[in-house]
Amino acid sequence: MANRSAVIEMAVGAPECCPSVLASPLDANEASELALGFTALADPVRLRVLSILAASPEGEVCVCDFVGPLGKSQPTVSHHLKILSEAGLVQGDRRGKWVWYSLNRVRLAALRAAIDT
Amino acid sequence: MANRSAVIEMAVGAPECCPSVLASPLDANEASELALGFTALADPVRLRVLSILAASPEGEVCVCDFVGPLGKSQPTVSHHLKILSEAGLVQGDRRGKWVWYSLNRVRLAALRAAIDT
DNA sequence: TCGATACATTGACAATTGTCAATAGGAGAT
DNA sequence: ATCTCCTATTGACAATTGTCAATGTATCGA
Repeated sequence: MANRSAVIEMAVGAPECCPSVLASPLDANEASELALGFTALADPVRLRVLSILAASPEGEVCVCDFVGPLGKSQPTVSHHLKILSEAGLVQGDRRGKWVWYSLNRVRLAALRAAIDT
Repeated sequence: MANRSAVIEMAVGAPECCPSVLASPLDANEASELALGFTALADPVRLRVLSILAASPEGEVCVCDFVGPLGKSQPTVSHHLKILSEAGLVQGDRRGKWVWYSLNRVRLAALRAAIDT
């Protein structure tokens, strides 16, 4: 478990990395951990959050700028950002009144690697 | 939308395939479609099903051989296989009394491509 | 200090989900 | 036909989830 979190930060190119669905049969713990990541991706609003972040030239977007495009209330947006944040897929940075969120591409790559052949 | 499908064609190999989270902001429909795929991955039992299939030398496993390793009831296993099947990630083939399930690696690759950088 | 702005949290609700027991459907074997 | 085995469906239940209104918290400006 400790070695795994270290690995997740090393990301993509590292061998012996994170649990992979296709390498060998997963045990229940590995599967549960992986499922947490995919659960974060399993919602249209959150996928749109990620896509907006990815398409942002500056690489970061403040919460208020999600609300309009997503067509959801501010609390709902905040809720989804929290879920993504807890899944390690985004991180928020407070600057004054605003909180700027950015994408964690390493974490995303780790999930991608988990379903790689 | 047209440019996006071009990108996906490169990634997956099929034309007019699937939306990508990271190419440009997803609209609500594209996001919902993608979320269906990730929802299928967002469960530990289903991830283990996929991993068992991937690790199987023959490339296929009959339902009865999932029940023991997964530690779930037969109806529960059947339920998860149905969800995976409807998501296009596996397919079942009936032969006599048994139904053999196999992995759809193309579909899995499409989901992987959707979160590719 | 006061008010305004940006974001997070709480509470409530309907909707969905994972699970199993019971049952149904399908296919060989006797 | 009947029995047995394998798989799918149904029904019921607790648990989780997505959503918003209301409220709380934090920061900046006047």
